[in-house]
Amino acid sequence: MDEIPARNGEAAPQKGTVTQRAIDQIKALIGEGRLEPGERLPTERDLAARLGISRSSMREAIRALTVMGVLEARHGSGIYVTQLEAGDLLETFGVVADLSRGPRLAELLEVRRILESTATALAAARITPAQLAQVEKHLTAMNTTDDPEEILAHDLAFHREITAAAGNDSMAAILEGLSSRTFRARVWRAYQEEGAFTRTRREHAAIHRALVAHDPEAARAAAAAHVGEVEQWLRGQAASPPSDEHQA
Amino acid sequence: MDEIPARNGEAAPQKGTVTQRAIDQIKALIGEGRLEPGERLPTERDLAARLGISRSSMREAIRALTVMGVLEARHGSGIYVTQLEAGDLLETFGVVADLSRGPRLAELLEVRRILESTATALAAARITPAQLAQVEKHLTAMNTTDDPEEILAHDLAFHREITAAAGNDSMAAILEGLSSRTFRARVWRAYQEEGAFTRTRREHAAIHRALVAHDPEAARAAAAAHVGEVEQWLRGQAASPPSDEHQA
DNA sequence: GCCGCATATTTATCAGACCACTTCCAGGTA
DNA sequence: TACCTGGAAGTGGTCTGATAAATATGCGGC
Repeated sequence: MDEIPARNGEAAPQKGTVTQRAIDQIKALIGEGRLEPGERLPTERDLAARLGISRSSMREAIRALTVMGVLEARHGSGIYVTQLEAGDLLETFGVVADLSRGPRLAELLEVRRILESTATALAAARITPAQLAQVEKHLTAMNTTDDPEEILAHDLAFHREITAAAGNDSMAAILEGLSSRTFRARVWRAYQEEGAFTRTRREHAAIHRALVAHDPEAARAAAAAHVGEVEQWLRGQAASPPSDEHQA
Repeated sequence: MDEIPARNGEAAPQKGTVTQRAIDQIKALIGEGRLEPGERLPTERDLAARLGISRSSMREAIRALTVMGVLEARHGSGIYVTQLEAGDLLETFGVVADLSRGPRLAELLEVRRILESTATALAAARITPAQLAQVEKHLTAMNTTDDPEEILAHDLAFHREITAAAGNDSMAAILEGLSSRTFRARVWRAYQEEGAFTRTRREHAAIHRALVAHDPEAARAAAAAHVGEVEQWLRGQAASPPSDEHQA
């Protein structure tokens, strides 16, 4: 990394909080390519001194960029720029899903339906035998157990394998966030009580069949129908009053 | 908000950093509905005392949740839970787009193509005369000026109006984030490639025509082609070496 | 009833200290 | 020579206390 111009004295621009400015400056350094993925930053103390702010403020800036998945702090070692991979950066997407309620849940599910149907279609065209084997593994595992936790885990893995086969890591990361564990668990809990279990199994089978046949359009339709089922159910739930702490 | 159990003495769980724990706990409070949107939190000092950590650590946690769009700190007033609207929470999506390079940029553009084509199709079915008038306003404004900055602004607004008309705020927020960097790339393209302006104009006209006709499928095709143009150009750029600081 | 000002509250920032963990190298050992 | 071991230096993690800046509140005066 090049040297950061140490702001010796001179009139301060003074817009926004100093922490926000620090966040923007570090972000800019990465955006301009002056900080490469994996590269180590100067120490907190150095950075604070160079930007003319206290270490506390600099730490807040670093923490902010850390939760965004841009930086990674290793205790005793230093602060590093992450590989800036889709998974790191879009991790906060899961937080959004977790905190969303009511109508927004339905909106996010609609986004998921659109993306997942396309991803499944792409997967149908590109999936390799090895990947298909993985998909089948989770499919059978899902159908041979009664433990809800295990079913949920294999359900997630089933869709994850498929989206991974689509070849778009960013899309996979977004879908991962939209299918976060708590998100699904919330929806699932009540949903499967209505005997939708066998229907889900049938839908999964349809998706699998389309993948085996390498039929993108069939895959798209099957995936859209699968997510659409939950979506419609959720929209219906939103109208009726909630039963527990996770209201609609 | 209810009282937070003050952890008097007792063995500390001690997993992860105290700041991360604080972040999770506040997030959980909101997730469980014990903190409502718009509600004011206790003071930094109170929160720190209740969770048994220092004010510095608590401030880092608050800052992290602030940049995520979950909390909002007002100097001299207090800390409040945001309305948790899609725009607030998905703002970081723009950061992702800004920091993405090379192949990932193409991936994100593919996501945008999928979502925007669907959003435009939805808009074609639902758009109101008033909304359509707004779209037309930006369309004509875009075609009657030569200032690149102004063109860019109206171009953004053009698409924003359309995605808003689709009726899915979450999708609109995601597309908003996926657009900033993208549009800059297109401006760059306009600088280099001759005839890109007229082609863009023709594509916009096609989208507008589909909206007026309330023809979802035509709208979908036009939007997909529009974004696809940029997408293809970008994939081509990725192959050849970059020329300036905004490399592919 | 309404306005203006002093005061209290609260966030923003700074400074300095100590602890926990990692890294690295000098010195000893086999 | 090769290995390992121990400690010192470096660095992030946390805490404490203090000051500045912005906001909220309540009181007195009109």
